[in-house]
Amino acid sequence: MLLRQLEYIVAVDRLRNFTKAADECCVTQPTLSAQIKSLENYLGIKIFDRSQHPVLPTEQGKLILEQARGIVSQYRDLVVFSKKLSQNRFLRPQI
Amino acid sequence: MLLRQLEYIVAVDRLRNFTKAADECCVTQPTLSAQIKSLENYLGIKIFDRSQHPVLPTEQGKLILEQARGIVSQYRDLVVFSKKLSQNRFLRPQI
DNA sequence: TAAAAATACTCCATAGGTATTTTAT
DNA sequence: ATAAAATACCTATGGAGTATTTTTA
Repeated sequence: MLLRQLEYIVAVDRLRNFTKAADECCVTQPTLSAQIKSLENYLGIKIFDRSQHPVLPTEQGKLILEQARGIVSQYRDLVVFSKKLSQNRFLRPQI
Repeated sequence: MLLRQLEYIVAVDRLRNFTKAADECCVTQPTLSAQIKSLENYLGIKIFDRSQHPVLPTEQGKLILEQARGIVSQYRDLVVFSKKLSQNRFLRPQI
């Protein structure tokens, strides 16, 4: 499982549209579709119902999405935090 | 950045040894070394001080590790949760 | 001098892309 | 008729491996 896949489902959940979510994530629609399918297979859970537009999360998908949002959010915090950290000369490693 | 890389640094932090951490993560030592190096480059932060054995996290590394443990823990929860979910027939998608 | 990490490659699995078809509105 | 998702196929990046060479204790 990849962090990117979690970002993809979080984006689709917010935008209710694979194509727009793909744009926002800077990948193509087939790539995002394939990755979400791969994640669904890995977890053994259908996250989105594509049988109507706009796409909607399944009941199981909603539960997965809650946790995915938490992980994605913590991951983004870590990236932002490390950027600040790497620019803070007072915490630079003492060589 | 990959979830696996976060698992690698969490394992090294606990075992204080790249080789043992690699074993625990079911990869070779060079693979684990390369991935941790790749993560350090991506974040712009030296996470471990290898200049003495056992290896120790740097001050910056300690801060990264706190957050990494949180993400890895949430990720594992998600995997366990989804396994249960996919076996619970009462929450199976209604087709 | 023995254990541990780094380096130098090689390989291949898969994330991602393009083109196209199928499915919903 | 049109927007949106799926499918088929291809490419290439980088995760992982083996062999070997530095390092550190």
